[in-house]
Amino acid sequence: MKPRTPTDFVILGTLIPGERHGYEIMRFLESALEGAWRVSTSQLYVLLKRMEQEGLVVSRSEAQDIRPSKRVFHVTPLGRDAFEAWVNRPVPHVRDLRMEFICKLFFFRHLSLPGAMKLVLAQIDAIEALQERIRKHPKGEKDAFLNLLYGFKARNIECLLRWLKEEAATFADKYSS
Amino acid sequence: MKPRTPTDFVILGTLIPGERHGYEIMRFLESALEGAWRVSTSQLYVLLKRMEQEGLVVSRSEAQDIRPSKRVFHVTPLGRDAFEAWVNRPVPHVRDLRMEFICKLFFFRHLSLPGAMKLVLAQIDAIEALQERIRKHPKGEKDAFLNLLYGFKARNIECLLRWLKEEAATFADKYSS
DNA sequence: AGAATCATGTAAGGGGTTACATGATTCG
DNA sequence: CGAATCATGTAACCCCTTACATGATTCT
Repeated sequence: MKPRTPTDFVILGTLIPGERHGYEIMRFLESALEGAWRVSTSQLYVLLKRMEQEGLVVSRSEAQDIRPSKRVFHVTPLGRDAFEAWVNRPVPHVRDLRMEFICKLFFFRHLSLPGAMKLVLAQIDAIEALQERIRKHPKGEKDAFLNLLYGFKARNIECLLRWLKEEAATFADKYSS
Repeated sequence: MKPRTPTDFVILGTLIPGERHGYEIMRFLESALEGAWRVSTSQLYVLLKRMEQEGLVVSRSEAQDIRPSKRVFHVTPLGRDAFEAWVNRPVPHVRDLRMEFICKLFFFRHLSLPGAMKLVLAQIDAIEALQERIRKHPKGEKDAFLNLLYGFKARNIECLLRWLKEEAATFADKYSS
């Protein structure tokens, strides 16, 4: 299984509750995720086609009298497994907290999935491991630029950890079955 | 003038002190920016070629007896102008602080450019404008996910502003002519 | 009358990646 | 003897974006 982009999983997630056609997926992402995850319409159809070739989704054509006919997609067991593996896996990089991790939390709530708290805790562990690696860098370095860079990283990681422990954990606790 | 990627400007910046060939640029970026900005070797040569077509740099071939011959690049006035405009312009998005903005500060120090403090202040203004837009979002919203999302953004921006005002400003103050 | 909605796509191009090719030299 | 350094590139592929095409319907 080759590595997939988060967009694939976001699309899979919107199909978990039941079948939908492309246009519906688009509108759902625009309204529910409001800027948390953007997919252009053209890219959406490209991805759906590729995901069907890879067996993550299947589609059937549905004729309509007035409107153009739709292609309705639903998730296969393979697709469902891929989504579940993704949604329970913490993101590896700090930069992915901003969007991808928050999207995962969205789906925990949207789909009433269990284990949101487990994910948050695993994510905290992952980020704390990164924090350790930054701490290893000597602080009283002669290179002022590197000090600035590591200062940024250290502060940022601290801030994100606080968010994870306070707001994300609260969210996971409240809004997940 | 079409919008360029930061990588273009980073390459231009390394050429400001004097001419260099591709391999030298590569090693400089690896050592001095240490992970703050990555360019793969293949991409570097592609970019240099395109930048020459666009008139930002010029190259001449330099034969060597033993080693393969080098192409030595230097910046044109056009390229210098483009770099200076870039380095003095605050980044428009929060996500660009992480790498691009820090790279700018690097060049202020590396090239002993004036105006680092001015950039930091302009950047603070730009980020504070974004902060205002986030503050406009109603807080006691019914949608728990949006609250989480905006909570994240608000906290993150706060943390970044603190870094800008404390560490980045100090750096700009100390290490710029 | 013009804009937005519904609905699905193709085409072109931009920016990036990894893998590969070449070929001598010097270091461990 | 094998690995790293020096030095420049090409090829294939990936993901994404914008622009464009179609064509009826409903809202303003």
